[in-house]
Amino acid sequence: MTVGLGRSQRAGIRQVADRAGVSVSSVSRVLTSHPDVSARMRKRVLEAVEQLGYEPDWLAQSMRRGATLTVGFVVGDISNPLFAQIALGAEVSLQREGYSMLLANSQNQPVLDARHIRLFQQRRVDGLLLSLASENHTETLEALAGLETPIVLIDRDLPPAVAASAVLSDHQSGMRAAAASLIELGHRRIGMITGSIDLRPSREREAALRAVCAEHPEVGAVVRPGSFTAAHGAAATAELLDGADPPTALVAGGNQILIGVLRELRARGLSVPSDISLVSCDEVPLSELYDPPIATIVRDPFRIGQRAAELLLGRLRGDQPHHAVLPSMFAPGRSCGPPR
Amino acid sequence: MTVGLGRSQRAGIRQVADRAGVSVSSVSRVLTSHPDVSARMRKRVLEAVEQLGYEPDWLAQSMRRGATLTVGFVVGDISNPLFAQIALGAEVSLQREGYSMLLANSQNQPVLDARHIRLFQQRRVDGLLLSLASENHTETLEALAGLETPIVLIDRDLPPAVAASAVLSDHQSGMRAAAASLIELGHRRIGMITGSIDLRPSREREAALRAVCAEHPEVGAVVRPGSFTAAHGAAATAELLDGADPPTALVAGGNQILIGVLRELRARGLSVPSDISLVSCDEVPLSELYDPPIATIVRDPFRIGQRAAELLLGRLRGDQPHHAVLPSMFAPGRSCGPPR
DNA sequence: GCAGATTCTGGGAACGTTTCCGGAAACGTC
DNA sequence: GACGTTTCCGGAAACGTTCCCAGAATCTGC
Repeated sequence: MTVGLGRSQRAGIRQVADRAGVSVSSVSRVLTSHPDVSARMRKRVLEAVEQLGYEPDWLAQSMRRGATLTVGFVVGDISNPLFAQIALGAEVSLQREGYSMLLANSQNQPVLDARHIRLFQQRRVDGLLLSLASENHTETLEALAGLETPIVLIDRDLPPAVAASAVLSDHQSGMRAAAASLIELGHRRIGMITGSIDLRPSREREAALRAVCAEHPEVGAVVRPGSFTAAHGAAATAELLDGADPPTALVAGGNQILIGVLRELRARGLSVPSDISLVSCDEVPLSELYDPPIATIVRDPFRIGQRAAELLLGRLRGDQPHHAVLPSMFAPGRSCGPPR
Repeated sequence: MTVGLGRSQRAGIRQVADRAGVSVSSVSRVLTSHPDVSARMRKRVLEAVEQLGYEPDWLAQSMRRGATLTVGFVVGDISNPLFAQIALGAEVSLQREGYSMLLANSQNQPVLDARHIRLFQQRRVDGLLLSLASENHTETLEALAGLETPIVLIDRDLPPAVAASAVLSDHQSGMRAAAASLIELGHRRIGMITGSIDLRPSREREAALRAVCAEHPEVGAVVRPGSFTAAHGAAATAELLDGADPPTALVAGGNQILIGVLRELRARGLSVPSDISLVSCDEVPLSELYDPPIATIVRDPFRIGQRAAELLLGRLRGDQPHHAVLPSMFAPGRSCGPPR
């Protein structure tokens, strides 16, 4: 361990060179393990490095090499456990390959999406992981249009003009299984509360539900898109239950929406599944430990993050943009029963 | 909007200067809003900037200025909602002041803490936000010892040798209130399951519980430290319940521990609070929506993150290191009742 | 119309690396 | 011992900014 006694400034490659009595370029060669370097030289340089506690300056390296070993992650809200797990999966994978991750919360405001994309571009990130707040914000699309840095979208559809990789969840298969299960139980009117319609997950789930209903003419679906928030979950639940011909089963399209739904059901003193059946999307501790355990359309968010990182690393190695599809599955639970 | 038609390379300040027919330094002055610049000059430069779609290179700027406008956040596991909320609070506050946040998960391995600290230092971050996996890891302390960059610890106690700011939760007041409430209900034997003993939250909570018990000689406490995981929560619950003189009330020292506790209680068919009373730490949706709602020692994680960012920004402006203490409060819930 | 102050501008040295290039030294071959 | 290779090393030009410094231009007061 080197104690920083006399030196007030941190040592540069220059100091190392002086100390070792060699040229700056030789030090650089040793440290980048260039082949043209003698054993004696290597030894001297490494000694000087050790003595001075030298560590190369990342800024200078990045500037010179043109790569920052940094990727930016733009996410609506990291405090949402779904995104937190995705972020974890991605960060751990990137970290293993020497990359660091810059995190920016857009607080679900498309305008911040765009701003952060530009900021990261200026910061010279080598790649971008995007979980956008909206797929249709022009400013965001403009910011993306001119980009030469590799992009990986997380469960988003963008016009093919932006040449991006993507890791997509196959929401439809899970949703179809869930709907089929409800219909099997006897439900004829299914309510679905979901987030913004210009976000892929909402669209896919709705499409799947409608497709299943189309196969069963006796079944009707009523969909309430809005936002992925507890407030919307509660409000939409109230609307559906107070409406004419209220559904006998409810699908909550996200962990925050689920919270709102449960709050509203509790406020009304309704019990699951005897009064109403319930299906949620994306597993959280609450789903498992609620009584009864909540039937859930599950996927593996950690794996999504991993896969996104892999796609990005691939592109950084020169691969072409690629779309990866990850499965979703219906995990039945006692929150579903026959309609009353 | 500037379309990148002919230019394959992104424009540098040099190109802007040529285009505007002025010197490089003048362009720099305009863009850094230096006072010594005429209106005509500003106009010409800004036009050129607009035409070329020029954006300053952050690497070069950082290198020259000696500041990166970046802070590093080392956290055990961002997928834990507590830390995710802290991260959100911090990132939003930092973002507002123009700082970006590098995120690194240490996966609760002290050795990764140390590695990330060194990595961030090399990356020239302007400051560090640390939620360490251990307070006693020598490698980490060594890495911290020589640091000149401002540090803010999040709910951690480190030897005063490291001159760090810290935002600390006052766990004790909440814990004392919870214990008092349990005793008031008639409990005489209180079990507590918590994380690693060389982490401040565990120590503080245990100290508070023991202090309260000391005031009530008829009450005994049995504490099971371990790790902040569901696995430990379940195992410790089983141990306590199978032991001699099992507790009639349980305190779960974290949201993951709570999950384990609830799993074990469910597996045993025990119901809350008639068979056993339950208190948890740090609010999660599960606490609110569980039936019965779980009494919880709450704090405001978003605020913790905000405060950490404020402390760091303060230090970056030249303030001295400072300790901030944030409250915790006991929020009673129907998960507590008289012992059977 | 001139001295001195003020406003503005350009040149160029830094920041800390990497890497190209040319040359010196060592080596083997005839 | 001349010569071509190979191995190793140092010099110096980049990378894209900021900022000090000196000098030019304009202004002010008389």
